[in-house]
Amino acid sequence: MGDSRSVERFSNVLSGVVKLTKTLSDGRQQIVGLQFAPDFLGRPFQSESTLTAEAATDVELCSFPRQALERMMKEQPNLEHRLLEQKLRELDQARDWMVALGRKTASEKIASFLLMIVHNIDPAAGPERRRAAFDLPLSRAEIADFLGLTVETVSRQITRLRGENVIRIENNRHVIVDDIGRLAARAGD
Amino acid sequence: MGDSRSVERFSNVLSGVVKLTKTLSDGRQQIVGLQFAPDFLGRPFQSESTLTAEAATDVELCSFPRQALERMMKEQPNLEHRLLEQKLRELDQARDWMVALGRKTASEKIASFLLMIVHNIDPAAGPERRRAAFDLPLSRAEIADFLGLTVETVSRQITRLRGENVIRIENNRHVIVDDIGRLAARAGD
DNA sequence: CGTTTCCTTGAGCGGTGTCAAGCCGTGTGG
DNA sequence: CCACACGGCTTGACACCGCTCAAGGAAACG
Repeated sequence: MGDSRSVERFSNVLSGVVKLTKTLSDGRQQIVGLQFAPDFLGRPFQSESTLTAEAATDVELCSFPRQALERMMKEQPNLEHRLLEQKLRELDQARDWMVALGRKTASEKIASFLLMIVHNIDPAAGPERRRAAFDLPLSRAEIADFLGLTVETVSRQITRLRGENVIRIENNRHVIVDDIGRLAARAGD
Repeated sequence: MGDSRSVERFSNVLSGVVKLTKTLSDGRQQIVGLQFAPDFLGRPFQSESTLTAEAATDVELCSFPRQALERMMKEQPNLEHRLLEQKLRELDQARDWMVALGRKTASEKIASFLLMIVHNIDPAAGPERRRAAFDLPLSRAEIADFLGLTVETVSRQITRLRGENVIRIENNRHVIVDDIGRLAARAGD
């Protein structure tokens, strides 16, 4: 799991998952975004404020300096347009998570998180699968930071979902969902 | 306070405050954004998913249909660029709130909210004022929906801030902050 | 085999939600 | 003018969800 790096550069995520985190002065942390392939990574026109980008899994990046991007955008309006569309998607996602963070219970948060992974981990797959299996890209502690919970609560809720046969788990990281509908029913939307 | 309306149109907020809300099927609500003058309002390239825009105060809008905007953007790359910059700002704000929603305590949320209003209600004012006075653009219930709390908790925390002489309140809506620094010290950042 | 890291599980506590009552300002109708 | 209802806000009593603290298991690695 790589370390963080300045976001004075821009990158395309070719494979893997990158997490964007914010930290309060006393150490409390919140993950404010996850970027999957083939997302764009970086914040043009401004230093990245207090945002830290960190690899969550092994990651392949295609990276280049900020100035190169801003020059390319001036020459290719199409590029700026695609960037806008991606940022609009990120904004939609951020707002969906705000609902989860502010209004969902712990178990709804976990279910929503698992669903979100299902939908992102393999974007090619059709939207109406019944089953899914995948490796969690985040540790329990990272899931907690993503959902605004503690590690213990994350662990207990996952155990609960497993006890109710909504998911199965192998090796702490591999998740099997036999009926995505049953999982979705617990996401609270 | 006006009603909601479809966001098939686009608008500039000329004055007042517009709230963007999301609602779960069982009625739980979350405000996912506040737009102050002179913000842009609307979501190009896609129907607005499950987002509702609603006036929080009296509002003046300059509104026009979606197609007009998308046509104008093709002709004026500069317009698309300004739109991108605004959406990047909105994304930064959304991520700041995610930290508040996920990791801050009730009283820190209230302090952060009041600070945010101070900074937005009068964008012209310099960043280093000591005092501020303003009308809250939201009711207690709306503040609760914004911060992921209940009305009762909002009320209690505001009472607490008042008891500690961090703020004064007149007529339930008018807030006076004598020392913004003391308020900021309670925001938890 | 010890150490470390991650995860799970238990016990108890506390912050925030829930439920209920009452206050205050405003509007409405007699 | 008063009586009353109504909505927004506050306050209190209590319950519960999720946090804290603590212990121990499981897998990876030296």
